[in-house]
Amino acid sequence: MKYDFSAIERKWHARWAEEHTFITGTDQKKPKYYVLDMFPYPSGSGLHVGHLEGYTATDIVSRYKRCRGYNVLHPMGWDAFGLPAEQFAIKTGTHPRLTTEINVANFRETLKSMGFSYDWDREINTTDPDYYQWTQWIFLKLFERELAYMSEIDVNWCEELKVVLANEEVDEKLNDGYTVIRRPLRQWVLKITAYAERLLEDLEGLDWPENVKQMQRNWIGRSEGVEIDFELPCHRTNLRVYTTRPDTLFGATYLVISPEHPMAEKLAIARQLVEVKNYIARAKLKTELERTGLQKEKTGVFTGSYAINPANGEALPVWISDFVLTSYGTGAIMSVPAHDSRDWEFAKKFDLPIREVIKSPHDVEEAVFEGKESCCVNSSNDEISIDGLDFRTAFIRMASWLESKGKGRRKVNYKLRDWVFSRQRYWGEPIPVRHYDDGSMSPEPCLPLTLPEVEAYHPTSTGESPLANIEEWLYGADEHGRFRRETNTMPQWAGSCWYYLRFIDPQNRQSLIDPSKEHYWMNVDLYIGGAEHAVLHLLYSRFWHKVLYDLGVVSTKEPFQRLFNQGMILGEDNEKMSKSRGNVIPADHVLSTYGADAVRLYEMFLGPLEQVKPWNTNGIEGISRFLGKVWRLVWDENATEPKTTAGLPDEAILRRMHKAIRKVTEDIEQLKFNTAISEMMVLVNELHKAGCTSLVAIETLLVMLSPFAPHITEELWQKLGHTESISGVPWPSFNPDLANDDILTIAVQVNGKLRGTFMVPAGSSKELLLDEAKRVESVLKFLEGQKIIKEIVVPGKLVNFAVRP
RNA sequence: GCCAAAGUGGCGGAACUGGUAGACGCGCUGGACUCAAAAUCCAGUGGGUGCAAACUCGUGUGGGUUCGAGUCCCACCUUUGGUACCA
Repeated sequence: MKYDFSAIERKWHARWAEEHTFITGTDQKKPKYYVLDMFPYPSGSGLHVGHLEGYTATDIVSRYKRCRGYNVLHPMGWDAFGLPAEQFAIKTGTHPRLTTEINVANFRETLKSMGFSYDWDREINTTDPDYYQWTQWIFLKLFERELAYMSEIDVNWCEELKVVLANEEVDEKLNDGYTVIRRPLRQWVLKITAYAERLLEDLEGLDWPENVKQMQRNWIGRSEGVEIDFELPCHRTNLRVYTTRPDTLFGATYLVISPEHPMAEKLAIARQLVEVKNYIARAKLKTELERTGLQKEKTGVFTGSYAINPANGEALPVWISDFVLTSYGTGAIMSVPAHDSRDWEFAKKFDLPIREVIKSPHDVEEAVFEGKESCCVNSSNDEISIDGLDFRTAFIRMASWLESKGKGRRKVNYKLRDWVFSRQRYWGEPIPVRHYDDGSMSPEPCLPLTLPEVEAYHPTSTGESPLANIEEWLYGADEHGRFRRETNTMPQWAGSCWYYLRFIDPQNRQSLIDPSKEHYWMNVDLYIGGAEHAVLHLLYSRFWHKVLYDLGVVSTKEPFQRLFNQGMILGEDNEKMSKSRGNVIPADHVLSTYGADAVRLYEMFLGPLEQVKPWNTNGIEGISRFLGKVWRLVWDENATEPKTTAGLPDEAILRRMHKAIRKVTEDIEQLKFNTAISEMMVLVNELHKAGCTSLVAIETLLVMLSPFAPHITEELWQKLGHTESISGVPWPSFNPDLANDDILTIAVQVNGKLRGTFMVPAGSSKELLLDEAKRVESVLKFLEGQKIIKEIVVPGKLVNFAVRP
């Protein structure tokens, strides 16, 4: 019988669908395992082999866990709101819903041909009103708790596209030749900063890659410092700065405020006013990117005013510079050029004094010294001295002194900023809020508030979304009076913030999720996706989850217990796959040529899951050969009956088999699929070499292989006389006595160089090993005429003689 | 610039807590089967010297620790990812 993968795969896809083989178990007495993929945006270009990597990995884990007796939740859905469908609509007039439907159908088909064991009954789509009703519901909860508010904020405004861009999009658009300016716009903002501390703290208990945790910590950017008031004698007010280095206060030689600081113009003395106004105007024109990233040389302007250093009474000049960020701290800093590289650079450029207050190994006029390890110097006044103190002590002493004088207070700051949540687009969840003539707002009483049909998908010239053009949808009246609906929609992040919850209870009409189901299934036990979501998606999701936790909707503090980032698959040219490079390997193509089992195995065999690695279509041949060999373990070329025989294989094969069970089991648990496959290849090679037809050996192999290559194993399993699906068969266990070698090869080294080997039974004594080692012929000549000065014996491994003439 | 990860045959990669470097696969070479091919099977395949046995070098570079280093330490080089003055 020949191995015809396409017939076999078609047959089993139909069978699995018919019999609902992968329907999620609901018996709550069984242990559960929730395996989640980062669900895709269904793009028009379809799936390529890179997309399938993570999905294959989760599918293997799902199938494995089912064999181990777990109820497995393994769902799939679509993050289908988003810009590409909208831009396509602008160009062609095709409704984004239609585009989305077509793309989803295409994606679903590809995923099904891979044989992924998703529970398709739980499929969700973020653009489905039944789904986004609850996205809106969560928004209203945020609104009620004042975690969603409106604010006039500077946004990245793209003139040509008439849209606001996210910071991470700015670069991309600039590269595409668009112009981006900063412009204030009334926006919805989510108060993620209220959760900064919890988002930081709760990272500790998560089983995530350390680098992702670190990135989140950096993004949140907690810092402990002091706010210090510098008196402005001519203005009868104070200038408040934030610093994490109060220990260097005596070294402050000037202050700098940002161009947007409310005092910026007021501080300018008559002689400086023109220059200051010019500087502020120029700063406005720059985008955030120009002000920060690309800027090499520091710029600034002196206001002409002075502020009093509370520590020593010195009058310090106040400067304006755009390297000081408005949105962080107080928008004003004290400059200590001796011990901060930015301040040092600025001081050198504008010839401002530099004063050493931390004992430095070199002249601070020549180079900055930022170390915190040495002690304070030149830092005392009549009331306080911190000379000789280390950073911590000086920090505390200075902070308390300032507090006692009413000149400062300790303060924790975060880099994290509130999340701009509105988009001026059509294809997103409408924000369900009504605005009244008097400026008040109220939530939409009825959810979902669905997207109306529109004539044109272009944003309005004012920057409002296309929804602003639909008068009959826009206006209405209720008991509060006349209202205008909110025309902003939510960003694409919204739907993906909580989708993992809806999979648990996708059809629920009464509530977002049923508490007992939530209790059973949460947390997500394994979440696999690309590293590009390390910060934003995962942080936003965690934020919403914590809000839901506070609302009592979920019972866990964190959504994703174990996170794993798969590495990207590059094109055959070792470059990132992209249309423009023409190196994209479409999934459908390799699927039809080699079949799902081969593609699945090859995706995993390519290398470690977390690693970036190039695709090589030639390599898949080896996998095809392997599958052919597996097939021929059961069938001879023209046979009509399997050639398997009852009974155990001989001992050597049995040992090999138990070794393989152990290795494959351990490797799957650690997501080391490449070495698991390699181990099964070794086993198959051995079975062939030994001409083994033992049913026990072959069936064990099939079960181990079934999570990786479900179709061929189902088929062979059935042909061996089983009526039930292989996907429900218990996972084999190994016997440690058989998995360990009984005869070991011991290496013999002389001065660390391998000079021979010998074989001994496992568990042989050190003495025996030493004796044997000295009798190995190839070793003797290296010992001859030498004095053995040391004998090292590692039981079960090697013997090493250190010798000298 | 800073932070993180990684550098192993022609290629993808393997190597448990320091203990026989190169598993497994691709590719390549030779052979068997065949009229021929495909498929399959067998043997070989890091470099160098050698008919061979064998010896020797070898895990980015240079040092170090150790009986022994791909693995640990120091310095440097390269690549990839992240980040952009957060006071």
